[in-house]
Amino acid sequence: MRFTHEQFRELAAKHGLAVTHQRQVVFEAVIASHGHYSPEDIYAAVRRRVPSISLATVYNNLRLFIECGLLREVTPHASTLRVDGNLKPHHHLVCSRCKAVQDIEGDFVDFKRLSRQLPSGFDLTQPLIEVFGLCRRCRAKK
Amino acid sequence: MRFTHEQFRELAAKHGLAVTHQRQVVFEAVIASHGHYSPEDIYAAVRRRVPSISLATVYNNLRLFIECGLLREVTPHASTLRVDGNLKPHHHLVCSRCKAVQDIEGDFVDFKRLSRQLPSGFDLTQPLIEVFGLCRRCRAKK
DNA sequence: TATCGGATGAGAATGATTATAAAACGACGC
DNA sequence: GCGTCGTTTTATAATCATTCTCATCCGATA
Repeated sequence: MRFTHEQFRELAAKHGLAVTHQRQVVFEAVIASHGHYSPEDIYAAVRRRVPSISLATVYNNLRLFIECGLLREVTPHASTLRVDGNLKPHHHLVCSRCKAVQDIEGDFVDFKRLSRQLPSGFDLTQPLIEVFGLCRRCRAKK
Repeated sequence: MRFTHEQFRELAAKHGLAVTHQRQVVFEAVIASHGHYSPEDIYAAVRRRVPSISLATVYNNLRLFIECGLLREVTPHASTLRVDGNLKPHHHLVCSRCKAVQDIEGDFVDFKRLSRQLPSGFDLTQPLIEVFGLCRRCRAKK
């Protein structure tokens, strides 16, 4: 998935975001990077193209993108924000020890049964499911 | 689930932990509290019984308990550690916005299908699944 | 061109967590 | 009971991610 400037312009317009050079570069950095990166990682990548950019700008825009739904947040990481540019429906496989995240696909959740267990009012319109376990490396270590 | 001193002693012995007064109080505070509490919450509760206890001790012991498997970590919370004293198999329902966690039971995951998607070596012996959505309150706000 | 609102940059502030070092504790042998 | 040794706790400093503040900048519009 390669984002052209025009595509970002469209996306931003759709969500009512002003298009700035910094936003474009930040967004492209996230999309270009496959994986689940921290703001620091993205900051480092973006600095190569916009050396004067501030870390706060990266944070601001990531938060903005997440709010608007342009990006997803990868939540379970030990106390640090990660973002995910993969907007296709997928779930996450997380190593409880090293906190590495991999995407996982497949239709392994019975949403009918799940809905029956949900408390009233809970909204699962865009369910994201994170499955925890031990990755191969961490299992070997133990 | 009410933990007596003896039960904690046994548990600690089984995991090779020395039993100290502070540990006992911290552990009981977690078990007594239904919900998913932060170290600060637990610190506040424990101080009522051991006013001189230090926050670092709470952190140290929570970490220790998690490592030993006496407690589970509730990971997805926005950048702050939560612990879960419920050791029965269950999953978590997390509000993406306010980060509230509720326990959820039910057999809604097809582990056979899930295993087929797992990369080799990934260990799911104690799978914990977290399902994200919007809780009633946050949905109402939006 | 002058104005205005939002965006950015730099650095300070905050808040959670961890590290450190000294004091206290507790089990053990004497 | 008493000193010893390793462990635990306490208090506090340090660290790290993230957010805030505010002065400046930029782009759109009148």
